[in-house]
This record gives sequence, structure tokens and C-alpha cells, in this order.
Amino acid sequence: MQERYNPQEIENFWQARWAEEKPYRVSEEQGGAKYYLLEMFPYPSGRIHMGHVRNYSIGDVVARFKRLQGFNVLHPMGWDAFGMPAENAAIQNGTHPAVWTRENIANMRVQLKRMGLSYDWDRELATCDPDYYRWEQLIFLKMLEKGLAYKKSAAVNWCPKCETVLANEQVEEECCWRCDSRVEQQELDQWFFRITAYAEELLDWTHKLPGWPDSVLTMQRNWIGKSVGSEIDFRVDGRDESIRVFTTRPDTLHGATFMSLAPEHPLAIPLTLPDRRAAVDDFIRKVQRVDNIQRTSDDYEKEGVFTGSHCINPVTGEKMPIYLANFVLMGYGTGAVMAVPAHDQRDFEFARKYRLPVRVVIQPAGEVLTPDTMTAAWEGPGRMIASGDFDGLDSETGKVRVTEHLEAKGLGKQTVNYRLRDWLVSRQRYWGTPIPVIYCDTCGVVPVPESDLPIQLPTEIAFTGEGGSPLAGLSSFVNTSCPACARPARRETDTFDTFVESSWYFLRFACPHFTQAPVERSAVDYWLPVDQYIGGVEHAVMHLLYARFWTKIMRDIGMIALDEPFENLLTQGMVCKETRACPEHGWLYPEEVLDGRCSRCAAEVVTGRNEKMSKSKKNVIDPDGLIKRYGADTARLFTLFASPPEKDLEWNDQGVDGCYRFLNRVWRLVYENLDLVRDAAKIDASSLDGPARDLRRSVHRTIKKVTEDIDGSFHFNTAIAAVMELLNAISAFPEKESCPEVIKEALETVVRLLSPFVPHVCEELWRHLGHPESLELSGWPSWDESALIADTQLIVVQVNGKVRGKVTVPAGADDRTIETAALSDANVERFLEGKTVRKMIVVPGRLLNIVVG
RNA sequence: GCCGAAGUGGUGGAAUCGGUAGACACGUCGGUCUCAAAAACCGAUGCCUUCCGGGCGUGCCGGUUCGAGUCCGGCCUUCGGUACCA
Repeated sequence: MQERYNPQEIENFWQARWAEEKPYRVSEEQGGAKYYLLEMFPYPSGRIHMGHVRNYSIGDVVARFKRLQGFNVLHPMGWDAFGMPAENAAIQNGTHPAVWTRENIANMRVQLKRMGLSYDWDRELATCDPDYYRWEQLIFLKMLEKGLAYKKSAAVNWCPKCETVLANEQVEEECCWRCDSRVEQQELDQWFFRITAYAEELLDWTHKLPGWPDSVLTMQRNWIGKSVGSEIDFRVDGRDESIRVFTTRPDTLHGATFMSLAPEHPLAIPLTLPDRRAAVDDFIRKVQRVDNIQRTSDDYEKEGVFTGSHCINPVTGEKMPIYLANFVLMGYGTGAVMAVPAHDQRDFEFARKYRLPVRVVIQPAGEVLTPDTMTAAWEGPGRMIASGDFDGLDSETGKVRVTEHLEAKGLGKQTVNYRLRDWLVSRQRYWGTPIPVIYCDTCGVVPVPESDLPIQLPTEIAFTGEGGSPLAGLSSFVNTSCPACARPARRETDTFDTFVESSWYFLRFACPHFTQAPVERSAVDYWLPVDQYIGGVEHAVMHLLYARFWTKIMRDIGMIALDEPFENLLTQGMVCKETRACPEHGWLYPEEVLDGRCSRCAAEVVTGRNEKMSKSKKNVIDPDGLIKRYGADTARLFTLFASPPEKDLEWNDQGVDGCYRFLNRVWRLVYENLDLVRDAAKIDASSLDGPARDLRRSVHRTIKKVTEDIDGSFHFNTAIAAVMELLNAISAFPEKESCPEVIKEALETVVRLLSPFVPHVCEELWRHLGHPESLELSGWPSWDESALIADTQLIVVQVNGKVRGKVTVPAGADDRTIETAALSDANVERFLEGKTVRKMIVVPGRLLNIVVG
């Protein structure tokens, strides 16, 4: 054994051995209960970043821990390989997306292997492989049959920079989630998945996923946005048409005094009378000019225009003027709103502006609302008034009664409205899964026959960057014949959103080489659901919702028997680092700062607060450099020790040094005691006393603590801290020669407990400690309950709740003994002088509080 | 606005059920070793103080309790999500 810790040498040795012996390869036939651990697979951007290091370090601890506990652990890795960046690289430097992607995968695979992650590499998959996406095309065909996939023309989000449409989930504050460009609304013919058909089930199951963080479940619930209300039809005065509205407040129907339509509403123009036409056209044009950001901002003034037409309130029979209003959205509900100014703030403001009548129909308790003096709408509950037969009902009951009344007359019904929209899945891009349909002038949209799958992405293609889908310009791909009538036909040139591939890769990992179907039923039945899924919270309403939806789709097609894919979810925090900026030159790298000044212009540098590592902010740490300098074990240890996994991790170079020093100390302590420990006898627990017995107690307490910290709760930082404490205790142990067997157990325990976190150095130390077989075969250590018990215990003595002394008593001492000991403590006595003891409260094994007055 | 999470030393963070606030680590200071430096090791480190002791301290105000970082009521701040959602 070398005196100095040499991580590079050790890590190379063990990684080579793992590559050769494949100890992490698994099959259904292996013994033990199954445990499926999965981290969100990466996009092959070219290099791993600290976020990957953190994500995969966390996962690897759990995988290794569960394996040591005897579970049959499935821990796979693959590549989310389709997507825009590959295509952009092709346009910029002429590299084919397939080549670019394959090279990136090769690089990143090397990087991941350098981290010593315990993956079953035999299950590796890449979604751009036809052997993967062919099954996605098959599932799509089944969805088409069931009407779960369909094509329609709709106003959709268009990203001008990516030159493709986007799903609602992929638009953040009106901007493209990938490139941050402002998205535009365009009316286009696109493919959708009917996720809305699963809205209720997706929502329902958010209440049956106790292993998920509340924050993610709440986000999904809000995204689905269920609201229960009524649909009501308003007949248009003098015309044979009616306007349907959605409202959550049917109880306020008697107070509806006008109607507001979205400017895009199909009846907007037809209902406009000739003399109002000019004003209405002006208004529509004005609204169109204003983009959605402004249109949806808080201080945007409510404006509208009268169409000249009226509709009839179905309960009062009164005429209500029909307005177009800028705050009514075509995309929610029916695009028409019955306006109740007394009980809706927006309608109230609108009514005041255009001098429309305000009628109070809900009277709150203990207050009388009068239209003339009101300064805001009353949106709360109350008692119904001015509502004919419904007068006197509370508003909640009124909702039901009014709806029943309308239903009986065929004018309305109870309904549920969701905010969730169908998932727009077609993209006008090359680097994705081809959508397997053919357009025939005679037969229309014709699915590609299953026997013709896969529809392979053609490789001979030019990337001009001049707009439009590259596939559309490739006649050899586009021109085909109709599978139904054999006449000339055209292929679909759109590809799938890359979130489609990531919606089922976790199922394919159960049987990545299966050639008969998307998944092998027995393998999925065995491995799924994923017992623990780990990834960033940024996918809360994208990937995590789509994957849940897709699982239910495959279940309903009959391919699997699974309701939910992920049993437990851990959303790890971001990796952050402070930023530095020069007022003149913007963000700066650390090496561009000299003594707090910009190295170029000597201006004082502003140190920003911690922000997510990003190249643009120049606050990234490159994992490769870190691993070269300290080794993978140190990199892993720091990311696990610095912060609990679900919180953001603040990068600290000195903290990394500290972790490296700790591993050096572990190494040195083993090295220094190697001779002592080599021939140590077995422990005879009954003969131990004094410091030796205390040390053994620390050992077993640490085993218990670390086990409980890892298992289920992921308190890796405190688990590592506990091992550090144990190491400190061993270092400080006097006369180690007197009890080599206790030192041996202590050192071996340190190595075993650390092995899920820092596997290379632990394997190496384990070998030096005289174990020819891998540490992985030794199992997870168990603690000896009897070793945890101490002879004495420290009791804190409080007087009136303040700590005044500490006494040591025999373990299990009765209250009287503790009280006597406490009362004779010199410092405690000072606080009792001249006072009467009113009562004494004993907390067994912990503390005594003496109450005096 | 609504929903969710969180506020603890100079810093990252610990504190099962309400029971010693600040574990562990970083940083800083002092020391040992050294010609010197690095490494390593030892010690100190919440603030104040009259320093074997005491006072004050977990965002703010109040409450419950023998005892509150932890429970209750009311605020403030930060972060994340979402929004003219009818």
C-alpha cells in the first residue's frame, strides 16, 4: 500500500475492472427484491456539466446502497438524442446531426465512466436509433386507431428562431423554453395527442403519489387546471344563433348585464351591425397589434367595443349588449364570458368604463352592497337576492339550483373545464422521429402500415439553415405511393417533439434489446414502476406529465399493466456559483478578475449572488478539470456533502479541498494502522470496557445513523458528517495498540459506510485491509443493538428552562437519583438559593428542568 | 393576485416526538514542525460581557408550555410555479 492517496491511479484501476467484469449488469433471474433506480437521462450536448455530476452522484449512492442491501438493482443509462442543438450544429459547421450526436455520446460516455457510476451499460440506448424510435412510430399508429392522436388546424405557438411549433408546456412567459425567443401565434395544421382525455385521471392520481414532492404535484394540478362550472347558452336577439359561455358562477346569472366575446370569437364579425363595423375592425386590429405579454399584464387596461347586437339573459329575459373585450381569451372556456359586473372585478371595471349597469345579486353577510357606491366587485360568497325564485339561497346552493333550472329548460348544463390543452407533438424539424403517415390526394391521411416500420430518417440531406423543414425539400423521402390505393402520395415531413421519446424510455430500459414489440411484457411487469426517479424540477409539467400520460396510453393499448411510471420522485436542486461582472465588459471568468478588478479595464468587479451555473454567466465548473485534479471520488463527495439533494448547491472551491483532505485523512489513517490491524483477533464484545467500548459504540451508532440517513430520506450530507465524526474519534483514540480488533472494525466500518459515496477509494482500502473479494460482496454493515447502550448518561439540568448544569448518572437511573445529583451541582445550587422548588420535570435520558419561584 | 417552498454564526449547513441551538465542514485567528514555505497536526471561533460566571441570540410581533428553531395567530422578506382562467 502506498503512503499517499493517489486517486487517478486507483480510479483507473477500478474503472477498468468494472468495465471488464460488469458487476452492475442485471437480469430478472437474479435473486433479491427488484429495485429500479433511474436518473433522468441526458441530452448529449457534448460534455457533462455539474448538474449531471450531482444528479448521477445522488443516484449512484442509492443504487450502490440498495445493491449492498441485497436488492436486484436496475440502474440504466441512455441518451435523449434527438433535438434542436444537433441540427443547429449541422447548420453552423456542416456536421451531420447523427455524427455530431454520436460523437457527443461517445465523449459523454467516457466522462460518465470516469465518475465511476454503477450503470448496467449493456442496457444503454439512444433515442435516435431506429431500433428505438420504430416502436414509438408503432405506438403512434395505435393511438391513431384509437383517436388519441389526431391532426387539426389551430392557433399554435410558433418559435421563429427554431422555426417550429411548440407545445403549451414548452412556452415559458411567452418565450421558447429552449432558445428564449418570443413565440408567435399562428393558425397551422398540426398533430396532437389527446392528453385532455386523461386530464381527470392525471389529476386524480396526483392525490395517489405519496412518494412525489408536493411542489411537483401542485404544479401539475395547477397546470391541468380543473374548474367545475356550467355551460349556458344565450340566444342572440333577433337571430337564430346562440352564444355559449362557461362560468364557475351560475349563481350570479341574474346579475349578468352584458356579454363579452374574445376578439377572435367566430361570432365577433357576424354579430357586428353595419354601423359598428368600422369601430369593431379598428378594435380587433388594435388588439392584434398588442402582443400577448402586454395583453396579459396586470395593468393592461380593459377595453372593448360594442357590436350593436344583443343577446337574451335566459333567466331574466333582458337584453344584454354584446361587446368584444380585450381581456377575454379565445383559448380558455368558450371564448365568451357572461359579464356580471357586481361580482367579477374585470367585468366591474369594464362596466364602469362603458357605463353599463351593475346589478347586485349576491349579498355578503353583514354588509349591504349598492351599485352606486361600490368601488370593487364582491367576488365572495353570500345570499342570493334579486334572483326571482332563487332569492335567499346561499351562493353555493344557488350554483347547483340555477344549473338544474337551466338544464331542465335545455339552456345549459354542469360541465368541467380544464386549462390543459392537447399536446402538440409535430415539429417542423429534421432531427426527430418521422411521423409515420402518408398524404394521398384520393385517400387523405393514410397511416403507414406496421410492416413498413420503421420509417427511417434519411441521412443524405442538406442543411442550409434557410428555413422550412429540411425533410420537406428531400423529394426521395417525400415522394412515395399510397399504401391504400398505390397512387403517388407524399410523406409527412414533420417529426415528433423530443419529449415523445423521453415519455417511455424508462419502459424500454426493462428490455432494451427486445425485437418483437416496444416492450416485453414480462420484463416491464418485473421491473416497473421505477422505484426511485431522480432529476431536475424543471420538468415538473413537461416530461413528468407527458411520461405519466404515455404510460396510461400504453396501458390502454394493452402493452403494459401499469397506471403510474414513477413510485418515488426526488427533484434535486441546481448547482450554483457566484457570478462576477464588470460594468464595462459584462460577466467575467474568475481568471479575468485581479484583486477585485477587471483585468481588462481595472473597473471594480461586482460580485453577484449565487446563480445556476451557465456558460453565458461564466460561472461554470468543468467536471473534467475537477476530476483530473482531485479524482471522481472527491467530486462526488463534495456534491453530496455540501447540501441536501433537494436544495440548491452552492459551489465552493475550498469545500472541494476540504473533501479531498478528508479522503486523504481516511487513506492515511488506514495506512498508519495497517500493521496493527492486519492480525487483529475477532471482537469479544463482552470483554470491552473504557475507551475501547466507547469507540465501538460510536462505530455502531454511526452504522445506524448512516443507514437511516440514506434509506428513503436521502440525508447524504448528514450521513457523511457522521462518518467524519467517526473518523475523528478513531484518530483521537489513545493507545490504539491496546485493542487492534476494535480499531480494525472501526476502520472497516468507515470504508464500508463511505463506499456508496466514494466507491473507488473504498474498494482500494478494503483490498488493503485484507479482503481479496470486492467490497460489493460484503453487504451493507448492520449494527449491534447491544453495542449502542452506554453505562452512563449525561443529563442536562435546567432551572426555569435555562441550562445551569450537567450531571452524569448511571444509564437508566430513576428520577430520584437524577434529581439528587442535579440538586447537589454547585452551579445549580446558586440558582436555587432562596427559592422554592415548585416542581421537577424529568425527560428520561435527556434533561431535568427544576421549576422554582 | 393565487399556489408551493424557505428564512438559523463570517459561509455551506446540523438539530427524531416541543427537551443542551449551531453537529460536520469551509473560512478566520493562534500554535507545533520547518532555514523558509507548502502539506500535516494541535487549539480557539454565534454576539456582548466585569470571562471558573452571566446576559442576549434561529426574519418580525404576539400566544400556548416547566421548556419553542420546532406548535398556534398575525405580519415581513426571498426563491420557484402560475395567472385578465370567466
